[in-house]
Amino acid sequence: MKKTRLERPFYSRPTLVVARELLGKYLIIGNQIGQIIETEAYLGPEDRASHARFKSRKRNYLMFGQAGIAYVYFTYGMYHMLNIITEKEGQPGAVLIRALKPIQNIDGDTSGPGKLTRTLNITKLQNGLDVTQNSLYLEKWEDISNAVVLTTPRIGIDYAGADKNNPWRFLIKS
DNA sequence: ACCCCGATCGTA
DNA sequence: ACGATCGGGGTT
Repeated sequence: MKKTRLERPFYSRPTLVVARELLGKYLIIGNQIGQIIETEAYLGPEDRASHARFKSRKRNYLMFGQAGIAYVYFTYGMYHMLNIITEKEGQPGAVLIRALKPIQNIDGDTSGPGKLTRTLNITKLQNGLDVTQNSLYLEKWEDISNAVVLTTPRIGIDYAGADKNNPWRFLIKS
């Protein structure tokens, strides 16, 4: 299949659509490649689990900006989380990359959101990076059929009230 | 200055 | 299911 970098129009769509369609895509960092096998959608201010429920501040301001930008934040005192911003500019949203299947030059565990950033050395240095213009980017690959996609509630957001039940986690069945 | 929380992870 | 862990955001 032809390799094609995902461009801004791909990301400038509703967050749930982007989260679903990122399944199966290749995440590329230099010579390292991993296939995205798990994502979560974080929506706008109405989503009580999303960082967009807060006013735009130092940590979360990227969520309110242009799509196709990497949003990397630090949590639990030890983990970085990799997200890609979605939606039209001014409308907040992001997709959390939660797990990768190693494809090339990946030496380490990429089976969780904290583990994959650790393995790939993704830190706040990549926060704000435009993935349509950089050596960290995503590539079109095989399409994943609905038959092998599983949706569940999101992980680690028990504080989010009714929003904790929304089935906004997407996985490829293995 | 201080307090408290967390988009996790490893172990059980 | 639960505890470890600790940076940093929000507030004082």
